[in-house]
Amino acid sequence: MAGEVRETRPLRADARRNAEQLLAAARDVVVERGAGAPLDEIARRAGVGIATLYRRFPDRSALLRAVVLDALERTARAAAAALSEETDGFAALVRYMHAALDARVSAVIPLVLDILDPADDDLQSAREASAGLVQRVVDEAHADGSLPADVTFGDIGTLLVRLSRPLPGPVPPALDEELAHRHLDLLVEGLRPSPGRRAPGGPRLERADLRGLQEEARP
Amino acid sequence: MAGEVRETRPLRADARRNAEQLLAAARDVVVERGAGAPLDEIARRAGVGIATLYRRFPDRSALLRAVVLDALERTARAAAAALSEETDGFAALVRYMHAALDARVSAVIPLVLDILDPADDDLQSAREASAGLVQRVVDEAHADGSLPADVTFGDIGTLLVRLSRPLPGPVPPALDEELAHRHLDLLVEGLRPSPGRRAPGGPRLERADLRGLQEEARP
DNA sequence: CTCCAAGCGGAGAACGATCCTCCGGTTGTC
DNA sequence: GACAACCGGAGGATCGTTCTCCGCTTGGAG
Repeated sequence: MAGEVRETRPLRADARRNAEQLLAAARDVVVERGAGAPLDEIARRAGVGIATLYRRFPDRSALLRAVVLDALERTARAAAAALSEETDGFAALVRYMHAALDARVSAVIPLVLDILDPADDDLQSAREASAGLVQRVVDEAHADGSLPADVTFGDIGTLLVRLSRPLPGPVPPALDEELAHRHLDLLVEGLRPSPGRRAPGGPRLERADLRGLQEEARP
Repeated sequence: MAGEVRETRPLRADARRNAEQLLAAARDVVVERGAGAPLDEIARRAGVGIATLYRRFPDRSALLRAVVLDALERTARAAAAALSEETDGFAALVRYMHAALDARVSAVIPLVLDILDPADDDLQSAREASAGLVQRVVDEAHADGSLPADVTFGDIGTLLVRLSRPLPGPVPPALDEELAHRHLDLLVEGLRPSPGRRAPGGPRLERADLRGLQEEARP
């Protein structure tokens, strides 16, 4: 599991289980309520006392850091699997996108990333590794001709954010998840090259542009 | 302007201007931070003292009610314009969707609707009028054959919610808006009927299903 | 131009939510 | 079976939000 606080003697079995549940609960609650979500609620959702949360993660940013590391690791794994197990570039992209959706990964990262220390080496390298693999998925689909050149890395990333965030309002989680995949299905048909396809307007953001936005936002 | 608090003597010019700015600010802030957003921030964003907000809207729900009425009115107008000024059903749908995006309308409604009094007649009829017009836009595109039958009213509505919400993280508002329209362009290509098109999986939600969700959520 | 009712802004007390520690009790592991 | 590791939850400290009160400003009628 990513983002362990210390690498001392292994945790007792129950403690390790609790830490995992905390991480999962933190991911869900942050996705639903933002980076400032009450820690009490995370603990409750994990089925654990608030003290256990503080024992494992000394403060909010330690917890969020662990959540992000875990998320980045999951995206990276999904991208690597898509690259190695699919032959068609477009199929790999679609597979990656569905997997990213399942991991609720794209929703949590932008919510949390600007709270964390940008100089943190572990974070930077996890980010680099993950983004690099996704870039390769996109590049191979471009090379293939199976993804139009006017659909960029930035589009894939930001579209995943839109699809990953839960819908506001009274939508039960199970339905929400089904709908997200359905909407991805619909969208994917629009990404496919086809004879009468109209090019999208607006900015074609590349990976560097996204990075640039983030650096700009830090004074 | 929709949702006026009272219909007494007309407000002084500056007061009216302030009320409009408050409504716009409330819409934006609620979209960004949810229905519980601090009222101070709304006042600040409107360039107005907090007392002015309370003077015009006695409490949070009065303000939110006005925001929702305004939003519903805008969607209705957009749908009516699309119906009357476009001949092709698909073109009308696309036009409606872009207009709805501009009005940030779909984002605000689900965030706020479950806080308001479901027995409020003005709300109910505005809701009915607005949803009815959008339903007609969808129906005509279906009748046309220009929108596949497996794309439902619920899809259009929930997709608009996804596209309308601002992206989390350091995305400047202007860029965010451009991106939303770009993503709608991409999506729309997937909604268009085409020879090799794959049908989407998942639940086909109709208008009644959405209504049903909301009623379920009220105990 | 004058005047005043209508409107305004912002300070700050009251309130509620969240944080985070402390300690008596429970449980995994050797 | 014993003990170290771990747990839960109560509650004081802290922080953010709400909403009122009052002295100042301003639009617009005459």
